[in-house]
Amino acid sequence: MPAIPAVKGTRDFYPEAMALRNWLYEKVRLVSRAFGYTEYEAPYLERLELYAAKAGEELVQEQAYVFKDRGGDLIALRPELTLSLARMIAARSRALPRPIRWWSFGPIWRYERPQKGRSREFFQWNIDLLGVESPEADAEIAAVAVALFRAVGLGPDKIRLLVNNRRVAEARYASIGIGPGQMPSALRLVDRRDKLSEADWRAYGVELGFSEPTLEGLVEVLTDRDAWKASDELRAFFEAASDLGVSEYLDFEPLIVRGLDYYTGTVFEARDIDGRFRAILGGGRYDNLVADVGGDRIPGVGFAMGDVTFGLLLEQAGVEPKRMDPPAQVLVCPIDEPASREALRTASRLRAAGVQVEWYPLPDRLPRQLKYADRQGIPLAVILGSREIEAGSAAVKDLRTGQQTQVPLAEIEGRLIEQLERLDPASC
RNA sequence: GUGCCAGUAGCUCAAUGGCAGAGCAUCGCACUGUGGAUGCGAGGGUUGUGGGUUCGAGCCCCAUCUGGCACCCCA
Repeated sequence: MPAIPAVKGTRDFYPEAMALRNWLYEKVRLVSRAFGYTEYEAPYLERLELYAAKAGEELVQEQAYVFKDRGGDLIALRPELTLSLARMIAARSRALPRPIRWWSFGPIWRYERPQKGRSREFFQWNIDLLGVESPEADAEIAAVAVALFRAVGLGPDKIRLLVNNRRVAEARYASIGIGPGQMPSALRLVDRRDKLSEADWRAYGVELGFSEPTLEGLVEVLTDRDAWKASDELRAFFEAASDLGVSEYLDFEPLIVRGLDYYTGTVFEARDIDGRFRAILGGGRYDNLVADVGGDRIPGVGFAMGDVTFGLLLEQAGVEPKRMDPPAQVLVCPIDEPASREALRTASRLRAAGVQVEWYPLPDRLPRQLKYADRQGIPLAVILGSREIEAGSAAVKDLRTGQQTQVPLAEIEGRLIEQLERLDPASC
């Protein structure tokens, strides 16, 4: 039978990859909880119309996996999480105590052409603070992102958080003669600034209907790295970030405007210092989103971080994930037929005592069994053969020191637990 | 959805249009009651898939799939 290929753009999580995913999940969980955020989960399936209003044309029209269910409703595999969050918050907007600090880590689907750092099924950490409308709240979210960078060992020499503010940016665009109707075009043009050559960028600007003098003015605005100082909101943001101890990771960056339509104020994204990868995370303030999906007006700020690009960055930075599912603590090794039933009984008794026990599934040559334990990283072997059965004992071997002792079967649980406690806890 | 590049063993890669190979990994043996090392050996392939050209195709041509890169967009 020919092999059936995996679905394009999906990843198989073999145990090594699963270890990395669980490790990342654990870091995300610890960081989220350190700031008082609680975990939630939204459905993987949503009605398509949830995204229609605010997520952006492309995301809905081109990138969502959409199907019609048997009742005739158009259903999407969620292409982002923030609108699900907004829907859930809106449904209980009168009941939830505020501020609302929630986080989630789960799968997202986008029908895109896969390439490095981009797959069709990926995991995303989303963390959001709702019910507070202040630069300090934005700064807390930025600090959460920095806390993760620190937790995984990425210093400010490896990754930066680039910050801008849409409201401030639009006010400056207005000051050089860009009208309200031209704002979406202006944001698109700014977004392209470092992706196009100077000539192409200007041509694109003209195509969008901007005059040469306006483009000149825009270039000036975009190169003014001190523009944040003129904004009370951005000054308050950077001051709060300083109080939160994360300034060393932050840069004001006038080019950051973000693609999603729903951002209303602060916007930011994290980039690796070399610019080798796409954005590591992206987010911002969305003060109208909950109202837009039918709830009270509840302001919010948050970001999403995908596991694919972040994993590439970790790999490139040489960060080694620690296994979250360590091997069994003990391998029970039956070496001849008379010992095989005692091996099952011993394994069972040890498990009842709370020890993680793997059993070699057939009487076999001892070297093979020890080699297997060694490769799995199992620290202790309980060896059972006819000689041990006759003596009513087992041979317990510490694979790290090579030391071996005879232990009466009647006392084996206590003696093994003692021995496991003596092992270096950091290595288990 | 557009353009470009690439696909040979589980992995990394060889092979003028002329017998499909190596290293690593896996498994076995040396070693049937003591692991990591060493040595020897074995298994593993419709050369991504389907057509075409040719006496003969891993190699040339077309299509398709998958991956990578640039667009697009974005995590």
